Amino acid sequence: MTNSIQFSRSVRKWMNTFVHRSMRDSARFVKTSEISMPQFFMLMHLHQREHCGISDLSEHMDTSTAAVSQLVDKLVQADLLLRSEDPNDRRAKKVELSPKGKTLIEKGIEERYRWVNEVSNALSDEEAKKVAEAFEILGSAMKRIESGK
Amino acid sequence: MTNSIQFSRSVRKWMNTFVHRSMRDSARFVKTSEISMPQFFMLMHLHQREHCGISDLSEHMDTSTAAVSQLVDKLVQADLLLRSEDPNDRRAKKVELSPKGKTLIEKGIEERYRWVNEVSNALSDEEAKKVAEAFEILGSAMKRIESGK
DNA sequence: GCATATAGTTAAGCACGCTTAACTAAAAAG
DNA sequence: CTTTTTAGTTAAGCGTGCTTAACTATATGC
Repeated sequence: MTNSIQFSRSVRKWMNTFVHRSMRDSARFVKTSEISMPQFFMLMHLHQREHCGISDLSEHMDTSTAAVSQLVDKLVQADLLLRSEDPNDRRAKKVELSPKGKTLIEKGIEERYRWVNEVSNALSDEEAKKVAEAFEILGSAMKRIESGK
Repeated sequence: MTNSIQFSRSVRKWMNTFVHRSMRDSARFVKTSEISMPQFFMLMHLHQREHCGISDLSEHMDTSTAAVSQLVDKLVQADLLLRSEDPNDRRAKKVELSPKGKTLIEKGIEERYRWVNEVSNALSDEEAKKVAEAFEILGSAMKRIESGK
């Protein structure tokens, strides 16, 4: 609590540039691939969530279910998504990445991390260890928050 | 070098969720503001760069100068950008954030960090210190790379 | 079992950003 | 001084995603 100001300063500055870079890299990736920004956004979400219903996606993307339905349609036609019926509720659909979609999105992530690797290579062994530890801490803190909700 | 695998694992996992979240938060912010995603992208860039020419923006955004010119036009009309003549080269324009644009974008950044603050609050003092140190390390590594180019 | 709610689809219409192409104006090159 | 290059603007046309509204089909409540 008391050290949160000092904490913020160093964390924020780094994150600003990180987000800035990753936004730019994402935009570049989207342009070289045959997908649009909203499509990329959807694929990214499904890469994290494994599978989703249309309404879940609609909520996450903050658009109507109609819009999502149409977008999913295109991505299914492009063989980047799979859309199947939910056996428990036949109204609902289960949307997930196709193998092709998965490799595409992982390639995108890989590209985004080229820069992270550069930074990583600029670290001494000792520094890298400290950084790795910090991210472990952040990871478990994140879990605590999520489970606490 | 040898620890780069272990390094990657912890760093990447956290960054995936971080990027994922910041993408979602950015999208939300864009929707509540009266701007579009490309406009946000442009404003964000100018928040980092202070000022730019049209061609600079074109290169960064990977679009034609015509597109940039049109986009800038809208943002100037919305009073989010200022466009003035470069005194050294009267063909060129100097584009920068207006006060209104600056406060808007800073509000957006602030919102994105609400989650970071949550995580930060979930850390013990000792943990926070380690994390802050790690980001200092990353920050200086980043500088080394940039200056080395 | 009938009414209502929920999940998703389809179609029409609109706004937006992007591209190409033609253009103006200033700087650089010869 | 003339030619060419560079910086940016403008306009037409296109594709895309989004919204609203009407619709189908399954599930739930009384």
